[in-house]
Amino acid sequence: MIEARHLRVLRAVATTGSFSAAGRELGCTQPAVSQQMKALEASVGTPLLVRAGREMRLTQAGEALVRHASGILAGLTAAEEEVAAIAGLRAGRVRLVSFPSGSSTLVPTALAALRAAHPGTRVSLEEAEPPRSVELLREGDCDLALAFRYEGAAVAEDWDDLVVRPLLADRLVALVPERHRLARAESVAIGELAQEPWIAGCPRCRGQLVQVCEGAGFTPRIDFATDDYPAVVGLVGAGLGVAVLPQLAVESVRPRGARVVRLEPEVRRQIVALTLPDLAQVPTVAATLEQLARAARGVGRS
Amino acid sequence: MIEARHLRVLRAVATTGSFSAAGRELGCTQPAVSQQMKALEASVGTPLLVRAGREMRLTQAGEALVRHASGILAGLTAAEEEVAAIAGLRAGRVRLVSFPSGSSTLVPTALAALRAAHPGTRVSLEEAEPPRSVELLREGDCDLALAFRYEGAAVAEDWDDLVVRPLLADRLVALVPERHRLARAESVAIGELAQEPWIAGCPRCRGQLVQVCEGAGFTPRIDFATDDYPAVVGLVGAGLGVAVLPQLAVESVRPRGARVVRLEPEVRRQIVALTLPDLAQVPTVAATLEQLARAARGVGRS
DNA sequence: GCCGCCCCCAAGAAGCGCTTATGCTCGATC
DNA sequence: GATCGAGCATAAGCGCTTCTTGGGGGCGGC
Repeated sequence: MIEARHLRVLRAVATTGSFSAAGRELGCTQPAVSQQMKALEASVGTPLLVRAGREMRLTQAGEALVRHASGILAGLTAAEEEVAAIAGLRAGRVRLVSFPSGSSTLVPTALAALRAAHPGTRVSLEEAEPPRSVELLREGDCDLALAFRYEGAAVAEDWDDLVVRPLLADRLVALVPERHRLARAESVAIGELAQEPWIAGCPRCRGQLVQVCEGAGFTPRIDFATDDYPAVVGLVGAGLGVAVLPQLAVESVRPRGARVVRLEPEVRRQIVALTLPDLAQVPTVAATLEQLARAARGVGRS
Repeated sequence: MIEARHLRVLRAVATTGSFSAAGRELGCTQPAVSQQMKALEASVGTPLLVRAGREMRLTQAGEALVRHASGILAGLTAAEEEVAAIAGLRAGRVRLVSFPSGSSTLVPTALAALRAAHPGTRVSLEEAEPPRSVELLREGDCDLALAFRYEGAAVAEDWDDLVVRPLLADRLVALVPERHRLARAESVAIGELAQEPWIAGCPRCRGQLVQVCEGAGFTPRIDFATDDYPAVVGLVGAGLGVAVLPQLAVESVRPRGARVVRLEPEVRRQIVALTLPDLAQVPTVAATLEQLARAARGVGRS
């Protein structure tokens, strides 16, 4: 087996014409060069260099090897370059999955910052929510998943084998029509909305809503359900019912005809980034994760 | 510095999908594979493989490396192939230099045998005699030189740094016109030809002739000098003088009108092959040398 | 004739790579 | 739900490789 290191040395010897000069060029001693050349000759089974007086000449086999060396070493260098570009965030792609419309502020901010910091990187964005997003992660179809979990949820997801990075604690707020009796209230307890018609969000949020309401002693009467947050806001604004939404979801929607009222006691969902332990070491993934965390801090502060 | 060995292992891991299988394919243990992959990841500074549950997936950097690997490894294999062909005498060239017309039997026999044994090898043949041929050797313009030296010559060549392989001891014979008084003699002493007109060979042979004659107490009267042996024979055959020639040179010429008489005391020249110590290790050179020696044994036997 | 350059050789020390042995995780099976 | 098999990680031990240092010899230039 010819080693690339040997080819590098052979080429240096061929160009400089001496072992000593090659050693200087490669940053090692002359005996090291001499030994490597001996090893290479032994491994190919034929002399490669002829010591004729002072000068060092290549044999035909040596010439053949040097001829191939440039291509091989160029290939190695190209490979190193490409990998270094990925490692150095000058290239590389991240496949990001986020829950639908949940990341309307976080993701754009993070991706904008990522692009500004590392213009060579590319991000693909898809929408899915757990458990689908976790499945995508585990099957290798994405690198990073944005998800959320409700604090104190009934069934905890099995994320034990994943890297779970909390990004943001997002509190729930009540949304009531602006003519509603509680529209001007400082805050509202969920029980006070027991008799209202409800407009629910996505299936998972709906489950959480039911759980919270049952904790307060009633079962909500759900008239509408949609996972489209602007639609929920619109329905509330039209006076068709009340809703409970994550604050982050409300923030990106203009609440026409609806009012946001703080919910007491506080119910929060935690927005997290999920990835595989190994993927967390991949530079592009780590950088994206970092920008998501930074974006989350920005949202939390505002 | 990426090592080719690592690429080979990475490729095996990528194709087999597991470290254990790669180890089996490569004939080493699983920890060896594991360690090499760790070393490779460390050397490029980014993960290359993602351990997701049971299966082993490539990261983007890993894919890039595998993509380059095939080309690099193919280059290495091609280089090994080419060198192995030279080492295995399936290819390769020898640049042979021989003294003019001195090798009319030796060289053709040897080269024919070489070609028969190793059809892929190529031999280039040039004519020169020492010191020119030695110069060509030292300057790297030829690989193997056929030369000769007279035993007991006045000036010994400085062949100390060369490989000198004696091939043949070639005795000198006298050539006299067939009507000459000595034409039927069993043998002739050089002194008996003191009064004859001489036909001399090449410059070096002429020098040797003069030296031998002076050793016998006379200076030959040289009427003609040519390094063309058939011409010498022709001149003698035409009765224009006598000559002393190497037996080998006479053998390849039909002695029309001339007779060969053994010379006493015996004067011999030694035909040798010369090469550089390092070049003697080159398979093609060694093989050619061997065939020359074998051809010489054949000539000596006949 | 001396000096400098360059190569080879030998010995010692450091580093590297492989193997064996062991523990752990995961997935399939009963 | 427990067991079993497969596969990876880790650690220890060993041998090999490879480097450096130091010394010797040869060749060319001043």
